[in-house]
Amino acid sequence: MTKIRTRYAPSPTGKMHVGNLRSALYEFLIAKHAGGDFMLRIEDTDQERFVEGATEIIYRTLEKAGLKHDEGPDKDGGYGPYIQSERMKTGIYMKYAKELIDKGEAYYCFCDKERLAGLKTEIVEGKEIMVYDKHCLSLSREEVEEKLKAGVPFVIRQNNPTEGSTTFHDELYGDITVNNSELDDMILIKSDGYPTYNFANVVDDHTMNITHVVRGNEYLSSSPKYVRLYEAFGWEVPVYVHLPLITDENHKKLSKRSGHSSFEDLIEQGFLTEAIVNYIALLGWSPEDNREIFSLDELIKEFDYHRISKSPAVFDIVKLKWMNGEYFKAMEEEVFYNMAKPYLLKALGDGFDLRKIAAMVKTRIEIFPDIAEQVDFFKELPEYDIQMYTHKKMKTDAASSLEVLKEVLPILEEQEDYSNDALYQRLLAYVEQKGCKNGYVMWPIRTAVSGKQMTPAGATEIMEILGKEESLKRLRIGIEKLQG
RNA sequence: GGCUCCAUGGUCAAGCGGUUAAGACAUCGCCCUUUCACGGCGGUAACACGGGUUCGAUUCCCGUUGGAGUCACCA
Repeated sequence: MTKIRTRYAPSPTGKMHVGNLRSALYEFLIAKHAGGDFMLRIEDTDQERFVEGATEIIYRTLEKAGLKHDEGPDKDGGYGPYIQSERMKTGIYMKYAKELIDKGEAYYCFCDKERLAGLKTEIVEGKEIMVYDKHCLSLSREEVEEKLKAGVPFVIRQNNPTEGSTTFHDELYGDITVNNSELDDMILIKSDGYPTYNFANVVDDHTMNITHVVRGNEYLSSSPKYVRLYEAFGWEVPVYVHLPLITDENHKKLSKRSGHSSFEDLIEQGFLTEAIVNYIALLGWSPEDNREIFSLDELIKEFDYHRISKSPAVFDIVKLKWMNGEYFKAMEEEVFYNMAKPYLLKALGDGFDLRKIAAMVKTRIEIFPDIAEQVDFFKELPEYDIQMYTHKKMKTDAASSLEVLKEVLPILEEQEDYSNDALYQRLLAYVEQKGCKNGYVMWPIRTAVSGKQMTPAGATEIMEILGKEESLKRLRIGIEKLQG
């Protein structure tokens, strides 16, 4: 059995949104699951849309996600070049296009924009629909030669039949048949000499020995035209795997302007790479069991592409957040601390035991930026309303809180050891002596010391972090507030 | 609009002729608790509709409806 070879073939036009990333992931997984090779090919045939630095983003993203390619522009595997603009210099596309012309499967077209614009067009939902009329197909050999000599700009178009039908097989969607009359004569070589994506793709996939063409569902309806190209050349048609689309919450295909959808943006929003990869792997694919948390290696092991689903999936950032939180919980303390440190520093500055605070916050956040509002009170006691001292379940209110705080203040003034344990034991003794519920005394202390409705830690843990001086200060402020 | 694809809860999804139709997120309730969160337990919530085929359809076929994709010298 031949070794599986898949490829990720992005065009360097900007950031990678999660749809692109997932295609790359699946292409990688399909190859790796079968012990095959995964390669990277840059499709930069559109000079107009080329974005400076976009290629670097692609490298960086793939590397960060762990999708190591076996071959690519930076890693020659004998099938190079791996950048289409460079491949073009070898004359490969023109050579194959001419071969098609010789076979009558393609032809020169000299129609200018004006003539094309005059072709019967109808406007549907703001889009112009135009079918080329094969006008230049009728040109005689001499006429073509003449125009070529005269330097008239030209394109090369595929010559598709108008009758009969074309069928191709997709691993997920099965056999798909279209009437040839639906196939327009798409352009293979543009007037600037560059191949179109459609043509370069076929030529490159074949010459680079790609066995499995894995790509987004948006190519499903144009695939018959690709297949005709393979057949015209007499090449073996690759295995096709069209992936279901990832959509936004309105069930529309994800696009780059969709805001939160680029990988880089998600990282910036405080998501972990592993969680993103894990989550998108599950958008359109599911394992045999109910497992949801997968490392990349585990995915490689489990990924059977026959279990990819056919219907589109909504990108649900809420579930991604949940998964991100799961990754935080499973993380080593030290690893988490190092990653959270910049966020803690930003929120608190120096002078706190960041390690302890990181541990408090670890199970309570979903994304890194959640940290700020969890810990801000350490730095500065916020303005708060004494309403906060009232808590039905703790059976506390302003009056009871004032009483507790006043009684507890001298105890805490005497207390030397401000470690969580010592503090807690001491307070517990007070609770026992008073014969009330823990919360009855803890609630007012926690409130006074944090000024917040909810905190990532209990009263004594907070005091430990704050230290004796600051804790007492805040307790006194609480008493003052309560006294009006 | 033509063509193509898709159709299980709000979302991701299992299911591949006979099930009380899994599980996860979200949501709601209870428990735990030094507040919140975590964790534990439980609840609400789905096979789009109509015809067939079959002893029996969520599952197979056809149609309807709905949704999406695509129709560029963009990829």
